[in-house]
Amino acid sequence: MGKCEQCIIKQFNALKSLTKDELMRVSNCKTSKTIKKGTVLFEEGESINGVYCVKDGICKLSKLSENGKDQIVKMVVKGQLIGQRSLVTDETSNLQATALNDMEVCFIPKSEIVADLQKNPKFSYDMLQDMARDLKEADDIIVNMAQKSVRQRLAETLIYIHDSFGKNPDGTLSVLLSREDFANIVGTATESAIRVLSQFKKEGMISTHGKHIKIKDLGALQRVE
Amino acid sequence: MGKCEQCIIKQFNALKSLTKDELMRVSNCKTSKTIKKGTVLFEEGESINGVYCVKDGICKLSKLSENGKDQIVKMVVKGQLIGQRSLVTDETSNLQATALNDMEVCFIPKSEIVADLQKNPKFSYDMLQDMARDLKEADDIIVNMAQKSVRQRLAETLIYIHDSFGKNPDGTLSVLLSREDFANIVGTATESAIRVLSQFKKEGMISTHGKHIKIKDLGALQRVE
DNA sequence: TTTTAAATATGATATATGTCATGTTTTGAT
DNA sequence: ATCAAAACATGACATATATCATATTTAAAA
Repeated sequence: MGKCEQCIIKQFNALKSLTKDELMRVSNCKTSKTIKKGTVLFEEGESINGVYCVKDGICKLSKLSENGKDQIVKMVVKGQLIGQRSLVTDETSNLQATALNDMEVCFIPKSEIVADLQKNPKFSYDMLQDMARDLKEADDIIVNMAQKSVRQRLAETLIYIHDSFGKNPDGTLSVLLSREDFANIVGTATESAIRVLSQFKKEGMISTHGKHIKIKDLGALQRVE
Repeated sequence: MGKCEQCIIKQFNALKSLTKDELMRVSNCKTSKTIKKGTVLFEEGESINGVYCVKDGICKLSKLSENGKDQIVKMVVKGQLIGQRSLVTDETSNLQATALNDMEVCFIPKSEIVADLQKNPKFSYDMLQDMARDLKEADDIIVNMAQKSVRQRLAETLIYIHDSFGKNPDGTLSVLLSREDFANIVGTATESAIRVLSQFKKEGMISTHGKHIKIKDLGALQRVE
């Protein structure tokens, strides 16, 4: 099992600010897991009691709404942490985490790391910065949900995935999402998401082969009103 | 000018975790302001470079969307801080703050307080907890925006204001909002907000005299589907 | 108080999106 | 390779909400 001290993934998150000693301790208590695509890491209402550090793969954080739909609130990729909130509250998770492809994660128990938040100000400052960024993104999503059309939101989602998660050698988006996932990000009916994607295809902005989507005219997508 | 050491407002936010020495220093550099209803504290894109501690009154945090509408993302009341994000990023504000009634606030410059985040772990831990709560609330709003009807969202907004900000002796909600404000919280057209409120009135769930709204049947509002 | 502008209210209509039905394609398991 | 189930696609229609128009009421200013 790898050692946190030597793991390069931590560069991308707040764990980089732990001291060597702290990292060694964390390393001894962490557990590594391989998680298969589609597996639920944790559910809404579950006590997480720790953070996951994503070494590889992508997962979605979603929340079930009363009408039975699963709203995707955030996507988390390699390098990021999941469950920071559980470190500073005793509440259960308000979100469900589901692997979108095969993942490698390390789980660090709250009991081992929460003391470091109290002692290592650099670490907690980094954590604060991460949360501040999440908060800003959440604000943007609220505004988009409230003020933009499904067509606009879907165009922006495609651009977001393109810019944030990259593409395969053949030019297709590297994150494979079902049409239902797209609908659950955008907050619309699955049929509507399908229709809009078909429309984008018809208009030449994207091409599709099954779940594989290639952006053919980024500029046009950005101009979608 | 009051002294932070003796101010009871700080009980309600992270400033309570500053030491006496830190508070005295803050007290010396803070500025108190009276802000009239309708005044903009700061605009989107402005560098805030500090936090506001709300001693009295209420303000809205909103973000202008491209279609010209102002989406209200959060309301801040007595006891809460505004602008925490500015302490941990060098970015300008992503939100505009506008007083909803006459306010008393104290402004603490970033330069004076950011060092305390680095030195006082209890303070930064409190800050983290506040942001974690904000983040959870933002997630909930996203889900509501995406999955619930205007009618439901407006009912929930009324309940939220009732529960969080209280009511006057005569039973009316103590926060006075225009119909446009309601629309901007819910993310709908002003006419739609007016229509739904009229409907609630017709159904006996609320009564109105101008901007003054009284909740007459909380249970019914909670049951709105 | 009188006057004027802003806010509220409501109808008529347009439009976006949801829902239901049905067929087709893709995917995964045997 | 075959089959069943899931995912995708599309039409028809229902519904929620936006938009535009126009009164009416309320609040602010002179």
